[in-house]
Amino acid sequence: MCSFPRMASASDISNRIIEAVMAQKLAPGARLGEQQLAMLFDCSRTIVREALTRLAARGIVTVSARRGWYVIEPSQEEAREAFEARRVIEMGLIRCTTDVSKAAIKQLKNHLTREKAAVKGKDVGLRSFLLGDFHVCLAECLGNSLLADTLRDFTARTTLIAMLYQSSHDAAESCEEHVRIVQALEKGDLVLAEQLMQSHIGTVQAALQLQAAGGDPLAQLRSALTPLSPAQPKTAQELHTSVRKRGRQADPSTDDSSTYLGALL
Amino acid sequence: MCSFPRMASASDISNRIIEAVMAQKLAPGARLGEQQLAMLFDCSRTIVREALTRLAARGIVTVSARRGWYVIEPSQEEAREAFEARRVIEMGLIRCTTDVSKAAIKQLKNHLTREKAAVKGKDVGLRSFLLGDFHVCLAECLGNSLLADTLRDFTARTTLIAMLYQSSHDAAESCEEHVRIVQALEKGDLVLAEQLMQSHIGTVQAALQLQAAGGDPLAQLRSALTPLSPAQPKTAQELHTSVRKRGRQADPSTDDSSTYLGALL
DNA sequence: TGCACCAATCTTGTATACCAGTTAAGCCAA
DNA sequence: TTGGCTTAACTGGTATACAAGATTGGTGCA
Repeated sequence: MCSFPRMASASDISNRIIEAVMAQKLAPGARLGEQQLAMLFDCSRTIVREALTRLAARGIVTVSARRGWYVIEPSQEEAREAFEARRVIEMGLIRCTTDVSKAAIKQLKNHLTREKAAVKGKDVGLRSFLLGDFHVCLAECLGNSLLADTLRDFTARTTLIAMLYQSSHDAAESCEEHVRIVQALEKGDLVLAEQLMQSHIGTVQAALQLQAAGGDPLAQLRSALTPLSPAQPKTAQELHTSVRKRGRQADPSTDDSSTYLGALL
Repeated sequence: MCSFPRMASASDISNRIIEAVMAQKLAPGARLGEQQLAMLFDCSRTIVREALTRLAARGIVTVSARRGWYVIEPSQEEAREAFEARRVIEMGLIRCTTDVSKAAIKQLKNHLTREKAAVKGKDVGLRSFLLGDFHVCLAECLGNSLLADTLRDFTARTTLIAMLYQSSHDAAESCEEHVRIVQALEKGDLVLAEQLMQSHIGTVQAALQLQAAGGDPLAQLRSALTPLSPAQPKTAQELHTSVRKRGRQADPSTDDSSTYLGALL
C-alpha cells in the first residue's frame, strides 16, 4: 500500500496533514519529524519545513526548539475560544445571509449524502473528516471562501480538542443535525437554521469531558490509563497514532522507517 | 537613520511587515524582495523566506514563482468577503458577550486615548495602525485571542483594500465611532454596541470607490491617471510606496540598496 | 542499589551553493 | 526608426552541509 506520488509539494504535505487531523488520524501531540516526512513524501527537509511553517501559522502544529514539530494540544482555555470562534463565525454567517442559491443547496445535499454513507460505513476517518468538512462547505456555499478557509483551521482545531478531551459525541447525531440545518436553509428559514447551528455546536462542545477547572494536572493521564470499560476508546488506530511525545518509535528496524506516519496516506 | 537591531528573527520580520501594512506604509502590490529584506534585517534569505511563508499562509502576501513576493492586491470579490468576514466576527463577538470587565473597559479607553492623540497628531502611519488595531484590541478584551489574531489578518486585509480602492473615509470619524462603541460597552448596552459596530464597518466599506460592477477593466487605471483635483491623493508617501510591480528601483546606486523598504523601519 | 555525570545520537536551526525561470537591455536587421 | 531576437543579470526554488541544543542510555562511583 501507500505508494506516494513522487516529489510532493509543500501544499500537498500541509493538505495531507490537515486532512489527517480532520480524519482523527493524527492526534494532539503527535510528532511530525522533518526527516520522517521528507522520506515519506520523497522530498527534502526544505519542503517539509515550508509545509510545517505554514501549518504553524495556521495554528495546527507547533515547533519546540530543537525537539521537534508536534500537532497542537489545545488547553481548556483555547478549547473554549475555538468553540466560541466557530459559533461566532457560523451563526454570523447564517445571519448575514439573505438567500441561499439552488446550486448551494444542491451542493450541501450532495455533501449530506456522502456524510450519511460514511456514518453507515466503516471508514472512521472519512466519517470524521466529512462531519467537519460540512461546516467548511457551508461557509463556501454561503459565499465566503475567506471564512471557509478560516473555518477549516478552526474545525481542525475543535477536532483535535474532541480527541484530546475524549468527546462522547455521536456521529449519527451530528449528521442528523446537519440534515436539519440544510432543511431549514432550503425552506429559507434562516432564523431556524441559526438556532439549529447554535445548538449543534453547543451539543458538540458539551460532549467534551473537560476535567474540573481545579488543580489535578494528572487528571488526564489518570483518565487515559484507567483500565478500559467496554466502548471507551474510539479506535485502535487512534490509540496507535496518539503515542504522545517522547514516544520514540519502539522498533525502528521493523519497517522502512517511514512508519507511524502512515496516517498521512 | 534606521539602524536595525542585528539579526532579526522570522517573527520580527513578519510582525514588522504586518505593522507596515496596517500603517499603510506598504501598499497593495508592493514588492518584497528576499534579498532586500535579508540585507535590511541582516539575516539570510532562509529567515526572510520563513517570514514571508508565514505571511502567505495568513493571506497577506503572495509569491509569484521566480518573480517575487508581493503584498496582496485583493479583488473586489475578496474585498466583499473580507468586510463580510469582519462584520460577522466583530458583531458575533459582541453578541456572544455577556458582560465586559472593568479591566477590559480600561484597556479599551486607554487605546482610545492613543487613537485620539494620533488623529490629532501628524504620524499618519501610527494613526492608521491604531484605527485598525482597535478592532484587534476589542476582540482581545472580549476574551478571544484566537479571533483577535484572525481579526488582525482581516484588518490588515481591509486596510490594503482601502488603499487599493482609494477610501475616502475620515480618520476622525472612525475614531468617534470607536468612542461610541466603547461607551455602549461600558454602559452594558450590548445591543447598541452591536448596532454601532455594524454601521461602523458599513461606513468604512461604503467609503470605498469600487468601480461599477460592469466591464471596464481600465476604470481603475483611468481613475488613477486622472489629473488630480485638490485633496485627491492621500500622502506623497503612499504614492511613493505604491510603485507597483515591475517598478524596479529607478536608480539602485543612489542608496545602500536596502532602499524603498524603509517603510519597515 | 541508586544517583550523577558523560558521551553518543538525534533533532531542528541556519547559511549557502547551485539551479531554473523571468525580465530587461542591447543589438541587429528590415 | 522600429520590431524582433539574443543574451546577461536577477529572482526565487531547492537541496545540502554544517552547527548547536536536547534527549537518552550507559558507566562509574558512593
